[in-house]
Amino acid sequence: MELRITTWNVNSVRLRLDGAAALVAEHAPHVICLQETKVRDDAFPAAAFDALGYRHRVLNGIKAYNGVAIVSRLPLNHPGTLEWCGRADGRHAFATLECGVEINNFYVPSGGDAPDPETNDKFAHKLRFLAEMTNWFAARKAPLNRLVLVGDLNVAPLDTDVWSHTALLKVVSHTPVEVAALGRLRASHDWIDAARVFTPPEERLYSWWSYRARDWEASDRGRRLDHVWVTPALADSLTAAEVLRSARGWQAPSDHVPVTVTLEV
DNA sequence: ATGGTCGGAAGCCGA
Repeated sequence: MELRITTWNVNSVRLRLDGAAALVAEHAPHVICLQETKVRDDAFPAAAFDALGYRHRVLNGIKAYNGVAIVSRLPLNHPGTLEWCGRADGRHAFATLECGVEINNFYVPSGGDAPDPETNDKFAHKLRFLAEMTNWFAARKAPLNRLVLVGDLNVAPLDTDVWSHTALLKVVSHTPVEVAALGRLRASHDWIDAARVFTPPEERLYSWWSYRARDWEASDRGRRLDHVWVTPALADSLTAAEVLRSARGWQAPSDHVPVTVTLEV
């Protein structure tokens, strides 16, 4: 069967219900992984997702900040959430589909402004978070694992993942220390960067554009912060990966757009 | 070099 999984940082799920319907019309995902839902689980807009056909859910929301959710048309087995860096701050949810594919949805800390872990606690937290993820996946590594890791990883690793490599070398999201940390995470389970299988690394590819731009499309100062990764056991199953760039131009857009990976499982 | 805009909360903080 075909399996489509979308990751989307919504920046408030309650404000993106029209966008969610548009996403379903465009990509028809079986599973949607949301970040920055910014809502407690008891206030999650469950009815709206029921109406769209996503009746299975794993919620890990907190008031006002962060928050992740997995909503699915397919049953979600062994659902759960984990705390990272000792904080219950709504950054991870996981579940396994009946086909055996395990989905992990992450919202990695943004990291604040100064790319210096000595002076900026948020940046130190980001690096610790990526290191914890790395150790966790390395400890679970097995050749037959069919895992999917998606989310807002808040790092744009390639030169072509940002509008200007040189301009962003000292900007949090593209600094060498973060890119190296993300590289270690990728090596932790030999993860395959699905979007870069279908869009060559020479080609620019973004999933986020700042709200502060006068004209996001004209300036096109984007970054690829949102990722879909699969383990080697799923390499032969990959059939597509697509960034829904047009979503940035929707009414009341998130600053991130959905990214969808398609697998034949 | 700077400030630009969102969202959620509550009279700023995080992105």
